[in-house]
Formats: sequence, C-alpha cells, structure tokens
Amino acid sequence: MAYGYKIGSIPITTVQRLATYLPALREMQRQGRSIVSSANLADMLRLEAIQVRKDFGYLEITGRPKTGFKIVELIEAMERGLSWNRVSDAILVGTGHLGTALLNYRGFGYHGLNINAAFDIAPDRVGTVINGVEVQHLDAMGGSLDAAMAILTVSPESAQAVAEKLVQAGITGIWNFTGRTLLLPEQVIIQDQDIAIGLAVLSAKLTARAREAIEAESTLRP
Amino acid sequence: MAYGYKIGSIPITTVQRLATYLPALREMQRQGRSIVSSANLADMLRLEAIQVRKDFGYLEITGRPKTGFKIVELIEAMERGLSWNRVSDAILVGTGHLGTALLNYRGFGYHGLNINAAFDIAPDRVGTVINGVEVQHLDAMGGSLDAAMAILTVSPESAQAVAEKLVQAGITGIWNFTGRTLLLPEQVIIQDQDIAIGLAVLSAKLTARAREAIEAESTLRP
DNA sequence: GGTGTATCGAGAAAAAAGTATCGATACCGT
DNA sequence: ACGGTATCGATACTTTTTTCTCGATACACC
Ligand SMILES: NC(=O)c1ccc[n+]([C@@H]2O[C@H](COP(=O)([O-])OP(=O)(O)OC[C@H]3O[C@@H](n4cnc5c(N)ncnc54)[C@H](O)[C@@H]3O)[C@@H](O)[C@H]2O)c1
Ligand SMILES: NC(=O)c1ccc[n+]([C@@H]2O[C@H](COP(=O)([O-])OP(=O)(O)OC[C@H]3O[C@@H](n4cnc5c(N)ncnc54)[C@H](O)[C@@H]3O)[C@@H](O)[C@H]2O)c1
Repeated sequence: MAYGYKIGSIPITTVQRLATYLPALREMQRQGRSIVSSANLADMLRLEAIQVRKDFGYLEITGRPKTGFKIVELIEAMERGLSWNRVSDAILVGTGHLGTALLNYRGFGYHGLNINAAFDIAPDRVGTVINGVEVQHLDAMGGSLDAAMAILTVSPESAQAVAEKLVQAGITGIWNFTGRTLLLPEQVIIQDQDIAIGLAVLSAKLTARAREAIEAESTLRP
Repeated sequence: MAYGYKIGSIPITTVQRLATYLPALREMQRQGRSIVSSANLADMLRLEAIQVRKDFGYLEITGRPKTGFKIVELIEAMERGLSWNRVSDAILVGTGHLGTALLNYRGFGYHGLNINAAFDIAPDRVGTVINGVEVQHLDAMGGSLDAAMAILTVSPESAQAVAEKLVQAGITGIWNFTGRTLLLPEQVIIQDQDIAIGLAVLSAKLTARAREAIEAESTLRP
C-alpha cells in the first residue's frame, strides 16, 4: 500500500465524514436537541443512514433502538476517538491572499486549531499584524517553534524550499495549500489541500451532466 | 449507492489524481521534457507507478514500453477526457476574506475557470472592484447569468438561503466553501470544499503518530 | 542483428469501502 | 401490559478501488 488507509483503526473515509458530522451535531445541540438518529443525520448530510451508523461503529458509543444517539455522547466520543479534544498550535507561512484569509478565519477555534505565529519574506508583509498575529521574517524562524503543525500558503515556486526549512525547524505536519507536491522525509505528515481537485471533479461532473442532457434530448427527437 | 462513484466511465478517485498530474506534466513540459514514464510521475507525486498507469488507462492514450508517455499526448488526452479544454464561466458569491482570495487567485486561468461576476450584500463591499470584477448586490442577480457554476463563499449562516437563490437563477453547479451541507434539488451538482476535513485528517494522523511514538518508547524502556 | 532490460497494459487477485438483511431492543400509544 | 414500530448493530454481501503478476514490446548497447 502506497499510503495508509487507516488512522489508528479508523478508515480515513470515516474520519472525513466524522469531521462533517461534528458541526452538524453542534448546531443541533445549539438548537436544544439532545438526541439524533442515524437517519436524521444522514438526511441532513446527504448520506445513507447505514453509513452513518457504520461510522459511529468505530467510536465507542452505543445508540438506543427507537430513539437514536445522545448528541453529547456522540460529540464526546468523536473528540475522544480522534483526539480533537485539545487545542493544537500551528504556524502559518505565506501571508498572501490565502494566508491572510486563513489567519482571519474564525472557524479554527471550533476545530481546536490555534495559529500562534506567521511568517513571510516580503518586506511589506513582515511587521504587519493580521488578526492579532505579527508577521515575522522567515529567517527569524528558530529551531524551537511552539507548534508541530505548519500551514503552507506560500507561492507554489517556493513551496518545496520552504517546506524543507519547516522540517528542519521541527515541524512534523504540513497542511499544504500550494498545489505542489512536497517531497519530504516520510516521517513528516503532509496533508494536501488542493482546491484544483475539487474544481476538477465539479467541472467534470458538470460536463458529464451536460453531455447526458444532450444525448437524452437527441434520443427524444430522432 | 448514495452518490455516483463515477463520472462518465472514469472513477472519481482517478479524476482527482488526474487533476494533480496535470500541473506536474505542465511543469515538466516547461522544463523542456517531452516524455515521462509512469514511475517518474509516481515518484514526483508520492504514488505508485501502477496506479498512474491504471489511471492513464481510462484515457485514450497508449504509452510505449521502455520509454513511457509523450507528455503532450497525455495533457491533450486528459483535457479531452475531462472536458477541461474549454473555459467555463463562474460567478462568486460572498466577497469576504476567502472570496477575495479566490478572486485574486491567478491559478484558475490554468484550470479553465473564469469568474465573471461577484456578489455580496454588505454595503461596504458592493461597488468595490476586486481584481477587475465589480462586486454587485445579490439582489441584482438576474435570472440570466452568464455562468453555470457558482462559487459559494458567504458566511455559513447564509449558505443555504443563498444557494437556493442561486438555483433559482439557473446555476447548476455549486462549489461550496462554507462547510455547511446544502440541501438542494438533486439535479444541482454540489461540490463541497470543506477544509475542516483536511484539518481533521491531518490532526488525527499527527496524534496517531504521536501516540505510536510514545508507545514505541515505553516498550523500549520497560 | 542479437541480447538485455525498462516499461507498458491486460487480467486476476486482494483490499477496502459501501450497502443490504435481519434479529434484537426499547419506546409509544392504546 | 401489550402489540406495533422505529431504530440499532452484527453479519453477510456487493461494488469499487488498489495492487500484483506476467507476457509483450521497443529501445539500447554491444
Ligand atoms: N488565493 C487563492 O484563493 C488560492 C487558492 C488555491 C491555492 N492557492 C495557493 O496558495 C498559495 C498562496 O496563494 P496566494 O493567492 O495567497 O498568493 P500570494 O502571492 O498572495 O501570497 C503568497 C505569499 O507567500 C509569500 N512568499 C513567497 N515566497 C516565500 C518564501 N520563500 N518564504 C515565505 N513567504 C513567501 C509572499 O510574500 C506572499 O505573501 C499559492 O501556492 C497558491 O497556489 C491560493
Ligand atoms: N477565511 C477562511 O480562510 C475560510 C476557510 C474555510 C472556510 N471558510 C468559509 O468560507 C466562508 C467565507 O469565509 P470568510 O472568512 O471569507 O468570511 P467573511 O465574513 O470574511 O466573508 C463573508 C462574506 O459573505 C457576505 N455575505 C454574508 N451573507 C451574505 C448573503 N446573504 N448574500 C451575499 N453575501 C453575503 C458578507 O458580506 C461577507 O463579505 C464562510 O462560510 C467560512 O466558513 C473560510
């Protein structure tokens, strides 16, 4: 296998879906609900009930027939199972358009992520303060960062070089937004966040759908 | 099956990888290379050669034993197979931090995407010009948009309502960055671009790795 | 030209992911 | 209290995806 399918004993596909259940559950909780069934959640997330239950099967929880799952228990079990119950610190490198957007993103608090430092090399960036975080020069990045994770939003051309520097500084996980594939020692965990993939799937689906429509029409009027 | 695994006859997982092959191939071309083997590409993208070849098998191309694939043919075949060879127009709704970043993103030209209109409701946004696109009020969005695709970057609370409005205006594909699940008529194609998923996978992998390290150490010194 | 070898590509096998079935359980209304 | 029913969850099954095997092919070098 090229790269592991599982995290611990949980399939990655399940982890991905769990990440989408969580905000939905929190929202329900906010609305005063305390119990949810797999079918409820499935409807809300455009999934099948079976899949939701199967996913929950990987967590240490049990639902109750006829009622469903206690939302509180679900949330706790997820946070426990995936270790999201503590805040992790991260640094961000590349404070351009995207980097700035991420630094301003309020949602991270919800995901237990705290960006505690930002770096760039452009003279007009270094020294500015974005959402309470001062942008430092990349050369000032010492060997003892207060984070294990780095968010990489530099220009694609610098991606590999900067990533290597991050590894030297002790970073063990890189969230890579640059679209470039990083080649690093395999103990470093790389998560590619390539929006081109999403775009490709969407436009491929759109053209496929358009093609179907045309074919359907031409068989209708021969 | 809840939602199709395939686009036309090509598996979605393959489409996703094809999207990552393309920039790598273009980069090679720029560097003057004209031929590449599946093993070459695999190394460059942290994949297995077999997988690359299997993916190529879905396109109408043939490689040559002992040499590999002609890069030009590969690129053409991908663009043909996935209909990326024409520019598609899109509108963007929600010109906040993320929307602004996307409007400024130069990479879309490469992916055949052109954002030809932007909408918001905030008085201080409407009327401004971002990267050559004037921000219009959402109420000005008529029924005859010059685009089939919409990029949705409004605040999560407005996501569902705005999405419904988009559908009424004739949008058939929504690239949804809000993290909220949109419930829309099923003929509308929705592509969720939820960065929380990527973050969840990364942090789960990091904690799993950390746990492994601790266990390894404790077995070392009993 | 012959031999060695890197690479492709078809088909089979293995692994993973998703889906269906069905008995068990707990709630609801009578 | 009792029958009806919604829901869970274990197991079995199906589909999809990934990986392996191996013969065929074309280039390179002698
Ligand atoms: N803007 C988007 O919406 C978007 C979307 C998808 C992907 N991306 C990717 O995200 C990355 C950033 O995009 P962007 O639009 O913010 O670009 P940008 O040009 O606005 O920002 C890049 C930033 O990186 C900094 N930088 C460049 N080289 C550096 C180095 N060696 N060390 C430190 N900092 C360095 C620059 O000074 C700049 O501030 C790019 O790789 C891009 O492909 C952006
Ligand atoms: N900033 C990020 O890095 C980031 C990351 C991941 C996801 N997101 C998601 O992307 C979306 C936008 O994030 P952001 O940081 O740009 O937020 P933001 O608050 O900066 O921007 C939201 C924009 O949407 C506009 N808007 C709100 N309601 C609207 C409506 N009904 N019609 C039209 N426009 C409306 C607002 O005026 C504002 O300009 C959010 O859903 C957020 O969860 C953002």
